[in-house]
Amino acid sequence: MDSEKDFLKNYRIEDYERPSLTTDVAAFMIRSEESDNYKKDSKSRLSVLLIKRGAHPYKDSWALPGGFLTPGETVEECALREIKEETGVLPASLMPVGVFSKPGRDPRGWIISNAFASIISEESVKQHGGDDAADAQWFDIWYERKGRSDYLLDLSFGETLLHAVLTEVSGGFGRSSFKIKKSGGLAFDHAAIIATALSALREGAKNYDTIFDFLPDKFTLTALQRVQETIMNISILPANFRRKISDYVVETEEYTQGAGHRPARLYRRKSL
Amino acid sequence: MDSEKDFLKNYRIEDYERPSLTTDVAAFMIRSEESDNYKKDSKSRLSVLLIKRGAHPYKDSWALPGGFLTPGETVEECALREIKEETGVLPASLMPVGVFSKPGRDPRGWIISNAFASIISEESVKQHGGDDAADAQWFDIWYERKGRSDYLLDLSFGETLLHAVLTEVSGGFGRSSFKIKKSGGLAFDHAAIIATALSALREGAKNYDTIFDFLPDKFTLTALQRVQETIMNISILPANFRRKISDYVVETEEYTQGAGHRPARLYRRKSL
DNA sequence: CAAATAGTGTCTCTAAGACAATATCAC
DNA sequence: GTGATATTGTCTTAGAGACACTATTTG
Repeated sequence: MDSEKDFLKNYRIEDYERPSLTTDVAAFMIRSEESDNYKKDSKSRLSVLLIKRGAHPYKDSWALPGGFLTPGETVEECALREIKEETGVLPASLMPVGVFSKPGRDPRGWIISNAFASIISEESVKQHGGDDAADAQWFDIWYERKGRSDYLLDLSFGETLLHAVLTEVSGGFGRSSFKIKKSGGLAFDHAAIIATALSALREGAKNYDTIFDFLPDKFTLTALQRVQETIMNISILPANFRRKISDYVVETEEYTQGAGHRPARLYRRKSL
Repeated sequence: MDSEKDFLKNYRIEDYERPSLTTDVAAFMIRSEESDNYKKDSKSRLSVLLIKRGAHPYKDSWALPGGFLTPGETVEECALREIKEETGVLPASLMPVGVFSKPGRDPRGWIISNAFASIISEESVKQHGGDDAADAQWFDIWYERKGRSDYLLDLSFGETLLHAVLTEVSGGFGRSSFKIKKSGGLAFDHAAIIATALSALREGAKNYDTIFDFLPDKFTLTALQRVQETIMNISILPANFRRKISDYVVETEEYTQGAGHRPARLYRRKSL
């Protein structure tokens, strides 16, 4: 008849084999390109943060920021820490994307990764100075359905082009996972992680859950619409977007200035 | 100048501290209660599988089935294995629910759990004989929103009643996580896992992703409607449900028999 | 004024919900 | 026939998409 106290005293956790645990984070940002015409608004591109690996394995390939879980922290804290280290910015939101545990996914051994998606506003990244380290870069995303269940994922940064092809495998449940058919220049199974994170991002954008974090506190409805359009890769009529989004925002009394056209009212996200 | 091969040869994974990794699975089933009237259909209740813990810690509390990840398997395989061991049935679907890694969640030490939700049909469970072990039981679920962000979770099996209160904490993203305010009779943080799994289940039921797995291959539309109503805890008009579901099912030429009323056509899930 | 974005009004079409009516079985 | 579920038809209403129009700024 042993008490719980006695049990725990004699319990040796080392008796079980344990894997190493990492987190990988797909940090998304929407980047606005410069315009040639002073009157025209800039175009937007969805981008994801990648790190050029300086060490084996996958040396010189690009990988998602991530690292080993340290004792005393949650996986969420670990994920936020990694993003902070690379960008100087603490992301507004963090979403679990899935577990990646297929044996052999990491040549170093039994390493399991919990993946997250996070969103960072371009403004906050700029404030912290464009991280001059050449090994951390924002890659523009081109993500496209190709055929019945295949997806194309193209990531580009300057001359660097990463290309992956993935097949969607229905998990039986709503959520789907991806199998890598081809992955050029991307380390580990990170192409699948990015594809899964993108699916989650789009899913969240459907009900406007994930779009606000791309923008600063106060924003114009047009900017918000651009975010939605960029993520979903669609085009929306302004009148319709404004009608639908009106339940989720509150007006401020501030306006944009000096844009070469009519000023736009600034809005805030409506709390709850 | 070392090659990747050399690097891996010298790499010692043991240099890093590692947690133990478990999976916990919330297996859902819809149970039909016996009716008094031969003409009336039976009522349905959503239920979840719990195991009475025979060992410390949380001895004599009820817990989700789960266990330690073993080398060479994925967390999904581990989750399926656990359910199979307890029910004899391989679940039709498995959905990742989240990672639970808060320090102190398991008194045995640094133990991190990847949680899953799965769905089992009542028919398949019955075929494998009502698992006579008294330590594994299906608990009826009563899940209700209470106030702004609190939820009540009541689990009952015969005389045994487990009661938990949880607070929803928005993860900033679409998905939400739960903080346990009170948890009576449930081991570890399993009340939060069940609540998260229930949210995922309901989310998946919205677009009919998760409802088919509760039923056998061929089913009546009324049975399918009962599943939807039971999960969402709502009531739907048959005419409207049939109109919406028609895109997701295909008719067979078979009908139910001897039910005391008009026979119902059997349907199958439409592939893709 | 020209060019560009900001913002509003309204028409149409579709989908969801409510409700009514009919069909068919076991007893 | 009675009581139950099965199944179809249609009216009404809310919401999404399309489109036309007005407003306001900078150069």
